[in-house]
Amino acid sequence: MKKISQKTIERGVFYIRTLEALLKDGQTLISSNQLANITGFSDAQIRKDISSFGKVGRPGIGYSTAELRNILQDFVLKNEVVHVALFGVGSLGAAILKYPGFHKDGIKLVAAFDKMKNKVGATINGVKVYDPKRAVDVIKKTHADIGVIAVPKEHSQEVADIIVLSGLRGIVNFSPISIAVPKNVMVKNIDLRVEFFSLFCNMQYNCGI
Amino acid sequence: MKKISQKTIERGVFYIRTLEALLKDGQTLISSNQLANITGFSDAQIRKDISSFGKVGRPGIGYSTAELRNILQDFVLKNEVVHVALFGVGSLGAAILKYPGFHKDGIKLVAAFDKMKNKVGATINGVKVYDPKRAVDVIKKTHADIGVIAVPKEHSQEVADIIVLSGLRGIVNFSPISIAVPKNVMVKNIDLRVEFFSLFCNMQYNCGI
DNA sequence: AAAACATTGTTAATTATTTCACGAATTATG
DNA sequence: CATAATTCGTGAAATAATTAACAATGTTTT
Ligand SMILES: NC(=O)c1ccc[n+]([C@@H]2O[C@H](COP(=O)([O-])OP(=O)(O)OC[C@H]3O[C@@H](n4cnc5c(N)ncnc54)[C@H](O)[C@@H]3O)[C@@H](O)[C@H]2O)c1
Ligand SMILES: NC(=O)c1ccc[n+]([C@@H]2O[C@H](COP(=O)([O-])OP(=O)(O)OC[C@H]3O[C@@H](n4cnc5c(N)ncnc54)[C@H](O)[C@@H]3O)[C@@H](O)[C@H]2O)c1
Repeated sequence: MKKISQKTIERGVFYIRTLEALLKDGQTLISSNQLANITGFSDAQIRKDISSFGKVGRPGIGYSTAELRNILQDFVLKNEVVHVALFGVGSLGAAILKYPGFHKDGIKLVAAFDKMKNKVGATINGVKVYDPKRAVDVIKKTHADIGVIAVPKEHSQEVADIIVLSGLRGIVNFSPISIAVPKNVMVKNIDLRVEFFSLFCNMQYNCGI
Repeated sequence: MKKISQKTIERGVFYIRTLEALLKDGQTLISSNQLANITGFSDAQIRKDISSFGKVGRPGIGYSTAELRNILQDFVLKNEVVHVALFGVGSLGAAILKYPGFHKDGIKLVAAFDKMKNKVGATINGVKVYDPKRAVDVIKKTHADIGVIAVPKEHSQEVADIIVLSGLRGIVNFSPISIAVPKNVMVKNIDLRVEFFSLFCNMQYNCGI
């Protein structure tokens, strides 16, 4: 079987959310061209991406919205649910905990950790907040897959170390600092400052000159 | 002058934050190799990126941390501050408003908007919350550069339309739905579900098989 | 001051990604 | 039924991005 690139996978997940919106509207068929108009990717790109998952569409017709969604979802999730452990129940962490959108589809927050004594023991939206000292244990017991870092940057590396020690192989890092991890651990950095700056710069640079 | 790619710009912003951390630690020199170890990009990549901004380093020595930071920062920001207007003061929006990290460096939240009457009129962290009906006016008056969408997805398109109408050319969209905008408007989508799923999938797929 | 070492900037080679273009499949229409 | 109109899947062509390699330059050591 062909190797499926990281980029194809990322776009694939993006297609899933679009297909779900279409399904909700009752649209049973979708062409690569329509999907292109909605998502902003090119139709050729979309066809090529989809083709790496098999022959899903019908020439002259398009793709069955539901079938395509299922095939992509199956590949990405294999009928599983992604279990997430959150570090740092501050304003960002609390927003993530409170967000009801995850629960519906494939993402389950299984545990939260915070250093502050007055936060430990609380249950937010069904998720218990633990002392980070118990993290290794709790993460193993709750079968977490991914760790989220939402602590102040001074503590990010220490949290990253705990996450790695617990055996997790994926981290989403919201703190504005690079963390060092073994190279079999994947890290996704989400840094709003980086997003704002690079967007601003690209706006000026690409449109202006 | 050479065209600088979007990717180079994105990495450039990433380098800036690393250089700032190094400066704080009193490190006055940095080599592409060290920067590579910290950021995870290759040293060749880093040298190539930096070279598009001019001859900054000294062979045999490395880069002056401060000088490199300044050159990158100048290019990205041109001594300006990015002015941001936020739509939706819910849990995510409030986290962004309360975050003190932006104010320090180059990002200024200039206005917030929320539909709920009881939120309008409040001032959070020095930023006033307005009725979205006044958005076009307020955005012009406050010289916003970028709009942030942090409203429920059902309202995202209507907010996007307001942002475009106000003359902004950059949008950061946190809602899990694609928005339609004229093609001279740049959109950055930040969708946590996409991040979690694609990370999960890449973890399994790249390490497993 | 020569030899050994470190590190940049840059060109060339390599690899990855996107776009193009068209045959094949399918439906609709006159 | 033949012709027009869609639309997929895909190999080939074109672009873009990354990595490798190394000459040039500067430092340190002996
Ligand atoms: N809020 C935002 O909009 C925003 C934007 C960009 C980046 N960030 C980054 O996200 C991170 C969190 O931001 P925030 O605004 O939620 O901060 P916050 O200060 O509101 O919350 C941080 C929480 O982490 C907890 N914590 C500290 N050390 C810990 C440890 N070792 N283990 C577990 N918990 C620990 C603290 O007790 C606190 O509750 C920061 O790194 C920040 O720079 C936030
Ligand atoms: N909280 C999270 O962790 C998280 C994670 C992923 C995605 N998101 C997305 O981010 C967005 C915001 O999430 P949230 O958790 O803050 O939601 P929220 O419900 O807490 O807040 C949404 C806010 O938007 C306001 N609003 C609604 N329509 C508006 C309009 N037309 N103009 C201005 N304001 C309007 C509401 O009054 C409310 O205050 C949603 O689209 C959500 O799907 C949130």
